[in-house]
Amino acid sequence: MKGTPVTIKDIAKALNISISTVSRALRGMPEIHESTRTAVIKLAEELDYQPNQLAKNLAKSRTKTIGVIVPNLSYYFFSAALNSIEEAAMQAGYSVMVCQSNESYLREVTNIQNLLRGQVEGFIISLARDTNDYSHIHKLMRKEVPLVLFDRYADEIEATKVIVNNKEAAFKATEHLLENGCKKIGFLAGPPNLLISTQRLMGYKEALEKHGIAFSNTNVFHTDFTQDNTVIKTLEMMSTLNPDGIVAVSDRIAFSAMFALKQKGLRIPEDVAVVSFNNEPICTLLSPTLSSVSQPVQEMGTEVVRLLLRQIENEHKLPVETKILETNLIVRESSARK
Amino acid sequence: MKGTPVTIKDIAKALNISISTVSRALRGMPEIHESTRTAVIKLAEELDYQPNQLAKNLAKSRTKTIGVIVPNLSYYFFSAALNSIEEAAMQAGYSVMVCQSNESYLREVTNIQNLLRGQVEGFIISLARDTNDYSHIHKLMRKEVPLVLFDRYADEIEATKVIVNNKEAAFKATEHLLENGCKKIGFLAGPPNLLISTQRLMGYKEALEKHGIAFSNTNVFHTDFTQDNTVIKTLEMMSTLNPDGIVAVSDRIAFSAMFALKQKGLRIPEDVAVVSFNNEPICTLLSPTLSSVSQPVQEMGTEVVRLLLRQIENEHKLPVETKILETNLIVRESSARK
DNA sequence: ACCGTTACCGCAAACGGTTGCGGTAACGGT
DNA sequence: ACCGTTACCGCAACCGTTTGCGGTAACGGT
Repeated sequence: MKGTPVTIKDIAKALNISISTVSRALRGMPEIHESTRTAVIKLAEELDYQPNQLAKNLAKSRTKTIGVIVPNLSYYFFSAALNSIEEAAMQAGYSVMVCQSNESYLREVTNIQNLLRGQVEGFIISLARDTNDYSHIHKLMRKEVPLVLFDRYADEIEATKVIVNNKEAAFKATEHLLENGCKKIGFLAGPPNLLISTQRLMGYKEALEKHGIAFSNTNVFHTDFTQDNTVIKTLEMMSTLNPDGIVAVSDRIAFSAMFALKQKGLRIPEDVAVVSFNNEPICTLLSPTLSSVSQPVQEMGTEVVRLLLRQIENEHKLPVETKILETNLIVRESSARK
Repeated sequence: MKGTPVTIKDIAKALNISISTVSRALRGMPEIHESTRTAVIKLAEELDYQPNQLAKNLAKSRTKTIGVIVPNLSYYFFSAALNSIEEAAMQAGYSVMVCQSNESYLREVTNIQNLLRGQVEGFIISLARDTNDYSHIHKLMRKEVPLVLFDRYADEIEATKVIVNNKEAAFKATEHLLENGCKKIGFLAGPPNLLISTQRLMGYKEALEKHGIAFSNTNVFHTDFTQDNTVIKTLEMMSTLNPDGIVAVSDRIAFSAMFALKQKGLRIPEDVAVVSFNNEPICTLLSPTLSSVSQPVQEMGTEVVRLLLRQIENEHKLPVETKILETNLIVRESSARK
């Protein structure tokens, strides 16, 4: 660090007053005389005094900062949620520290520890793909650290969360394909441990059964979320199942699936209709445009912050709460069979 | 904050030793007896002592944290760069605080201030689209705060930076189209104030001139980087210029342009060939696959951190340095005319 | 026994800012 | 004049951790 930063000591010395007076003047405390306050503020501006947030936080034993951990910031959903979270937190006078786990459990553990040491007052977390062991989350909860999960959670974790009804959303998506004439529908899932994928799979299953179609595990193909693996799994599905409809667990999966279908010379939606989840902006730029379940990501971010701040600002332990937001199937060309 | 966190005071009291001994034992200082050290570490683990990073940083007058500000984390390029930056920083024992400006100048100013107050030791910044006034950056430089710009920079800022040769990259992309038979090539630019767009435009211009084709400003269409605006501008270009080739300033622009072309019933690349920049993973999933200039984003992140840490760890002011990385045109279906 | 050296700590101050409480001067009421 | 109240500060301790320096006991050499 070059050049010594200006501190309240410098201002106090220059004005021949105490540092507590400088501190109080800068915070507009009423017991400080107007002329003193004016002089302090004027000099602070001249010297470009910038408060040391570390010191302030330590002295007040409070940071007013929340930690946010998401699997990957390049996913539209998480990036958009983060924007919403940042906005809501800023409105409430809180700062946000952002970490991504890169779908790694170990990274998630490290991030939590670093954020805790940084004295964040609470956590907003969406679980990484590799997370199977929840002891790091349980430890947070034992310490009664404020926590809200969103989007990706686990049944083993009894924490407050903001989610969408994945089962219902998948039910609707699948039913949409069935109503559009699809007879055989495959499901492109994420990794088997990922609850969000499992729930969408259940909704798919229920829709089949409601329409008198027998569900079989051979209709389900698990991907690891990467492009290459998804292309392979799609080709495998076309080879073994040959469906006329595909429910993909997310847009990113669907992008790869559609690519694979086209490589195979299949027309979308005439030969195979496709519907997926997340409604990324690029869905409207594909050819054909992609039908996708839209999640209220803005509302999710706002709600997540609200619930977390309620925990932080409340001295007593609050009951665990689950907030379920509605989804909306956006029908586009990829599933418009007729 | 529920439950009072364990501090070294608790450990000192329990073992009837001083807090300085606890501190030294935890840091493995040689002057502390082995038995003392063992007892301290054992108790710290039992009590799950977690050091208060704020206090540590304040006491050492050092955070070993760098601030990173990018325009938008959902852009593949910045997200990938961040991954690389985080990795390099971690290897060097530094933490990273991440902010996004959402392409807003004001947000960029606020982010810089907050990070400074948080006592970051240096900055890695890629300028926001709206940034026209560089006084906030000049102020950083006057304070001799370590700074490295990457990707998006400005000629008005005499700071160390890591960039690619945008002119040469665009020259190659344009030449590629010309060599593939394109006679009339349009340029889909970003906002006029964005240097990165201007430089790519210059390379485009020089390639035209090298091949004896007169450059005209009517070949250039500026977008604001949004999907809707880009679709409109593309249609406008097709209407007024009717080119058989398009150089798009980035993949995101190209996605929208390709969509617009398809909507208009044009074939890519038979009627209009397309080439762009950034080589996002999704380029390989489009139909046709998109030709795109690849930037060594991994290397960029590593280099940016190396240059910044050199500034931070060096007491003397270092000369300004510009590191230019090579690009690579990845030819795919969208420009494969023959 | 005496003295020099070393091991092993503890005290106190530092980091930059916040805050409780008490001191003092001024003012107004009696 | 005296006393109660209020305005306006300053002192000192705090936050959690680090670090310079000095104190003391033990040990070994003379």
